[in-house]
Amino acid sequence: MGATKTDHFSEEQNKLAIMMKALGHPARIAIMEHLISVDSCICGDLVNVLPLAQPTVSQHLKELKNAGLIKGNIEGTAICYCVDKDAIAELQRYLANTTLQLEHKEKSCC
Amino acid sequence: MGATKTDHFSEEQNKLAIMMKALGHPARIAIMEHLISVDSCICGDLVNVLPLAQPTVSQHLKELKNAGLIKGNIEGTAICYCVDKDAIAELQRYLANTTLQLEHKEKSCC
DNA sequence: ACATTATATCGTAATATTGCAATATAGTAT
DNA sequence: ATACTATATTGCAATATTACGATATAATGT
Repeated sequence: MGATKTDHFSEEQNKLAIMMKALGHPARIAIMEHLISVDSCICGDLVNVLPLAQPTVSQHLKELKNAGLIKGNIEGTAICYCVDKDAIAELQRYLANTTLQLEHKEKSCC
Repeated sequence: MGATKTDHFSEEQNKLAIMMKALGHPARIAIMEHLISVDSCICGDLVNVLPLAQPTVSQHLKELKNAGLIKGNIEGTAICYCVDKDAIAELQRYLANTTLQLEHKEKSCC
């Protein structure tokens, strides 16, 4: 026990959960926000921006990348990380659809 | 170590991360989807719907409630859980805004 | 009062995450 | 070749999460 029973859920549910989980940490929210706010996406300054040590930032970046939320390219000496628009769009669509479904609901007891 | 450094991030970043984290598990995605799809929100059937034992489901519900994503009312013998529309709307707005920001971005190297 | 039903809590084992120091890797510059 | 800079990986300690059996709680029905 302790391991998530991913095989019991749909592929879509697992994929969504993976993306949500990746965003489920304030440092990773901050990373995403910084990647978006900076117009370019050369991101060597992330370590200076965040209150975390370099290996920790690197690890968070890896997790965001594994979840498909960011992409990384080698760009000469530095590495270029940037947000994967499609992944964010997918999350956004899901939540927009959820919101719609909720608006159409009548009976609500809480 | 091991504990998230919440005090180093903004309140909004922490709040978002808490909600995202709550959705970062396929069982909790499934719970939300079920709560939304069922027109009423008396939810004694959740245990039958999910491939998890009753205490586990109860624990997931508690986490969703702690994150502010669902509300629970005692409804006679059963307990009525339902989605907190405002919380979902908040998440949705955040992602919609993020998507907008991404659309306006020109330079993208990945 | 007693059984039944529905949900919550406790305790605990297995596993995962978080954070960082130390070290490795890879590219650039001298 | 050597030093420098930027990022990744390793190893490890502290903490958190996941899952569930056992048990508790609380309301209903008989």
